[in-house]
Amino acid sequence: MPDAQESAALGPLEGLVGYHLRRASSLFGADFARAVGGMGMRQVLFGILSVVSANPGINQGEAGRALGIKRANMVSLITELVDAGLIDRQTDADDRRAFALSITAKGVKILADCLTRISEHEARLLAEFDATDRKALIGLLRRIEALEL
Amino acid sequence: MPDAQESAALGPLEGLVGYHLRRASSLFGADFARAVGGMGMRQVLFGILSVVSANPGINQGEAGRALGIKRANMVSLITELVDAGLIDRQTDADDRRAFALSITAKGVKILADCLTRISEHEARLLAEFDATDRKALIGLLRRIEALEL
DNA sequence: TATTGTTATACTCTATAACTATA
DNA sequence: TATAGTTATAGAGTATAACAATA
Repeated sequence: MPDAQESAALGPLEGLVGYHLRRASSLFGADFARAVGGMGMRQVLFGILSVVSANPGINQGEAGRALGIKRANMVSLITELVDAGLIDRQTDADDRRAFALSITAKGVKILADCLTRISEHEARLLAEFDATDRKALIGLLRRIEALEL
Repeated sequence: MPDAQESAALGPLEGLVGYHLRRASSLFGADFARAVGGMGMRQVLFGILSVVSANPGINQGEAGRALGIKRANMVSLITELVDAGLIDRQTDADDRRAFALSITAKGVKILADCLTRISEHEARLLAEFDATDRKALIGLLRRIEALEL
């Protein structure tokens, strides 16, 4: 049997929540990539697609704010999604500075497809986490997200 | 009174653990930067310093493996720490391919200083999380880290 | 033949500052 | 004067492939 190699001690790092969040997030990120492998989808893009889907007509700034993405960085991300035919970008009639974003039919399909894959992967990763564990996890993370620096 | 602006709905994203981990991790990352502001310390470097501190004589590969950092990326990171005088890099007498890393006196001081600041910041962030919450949080994250893709 | 460290390289995410056009 | 979007740019983290030295 291949012995389960002991990893080196982490030192003071072991007690820091920030470190564990980083590692756990990174693991889920790798799993995301595996789940949607070869589809050209990334976490950020999926996030934007999801927000646009839930808020038809939203503009770049609002979408970015909901996701913690800076305006300047939204530009090329939105362009990627538009070029891929997943979202539609039209000048907002009520405010000609802004764009009204909406998800396309293709976007809906891709979003659903990715969501299925990612959900399956998360289900597999969290197979040994019962309903209580999952609720606790999401609950704790939401409380962290709501914090102000 | 400044009204608490409602953020846009997240859509399907809301139910994904990976998304919440990403946001929570990012928030702690920003807090880390604030905690050690101006010291030139970063999460990755702090991690390496911590592991080297806990494992005197460890080599780059082992340290990287404990932290999920690729060998190729360890090179410049270790060089940064050596150049900053925080760790010492000497050819390992038992294996002349490898370097034996150890923390310097200055490294010990910086590590302790940073740890104090970061701990204070984490304590402030988690002020409304009681002992049970914290144990649950760290416990859940450790279980995630232990998962295999 | 496997492993340690190295170099080169590329991609992604994020951050800031300065600009335009509209409000 | 403030806001939406844009451009340019830079820093940081991470990924792969190919290589030399040593085991």
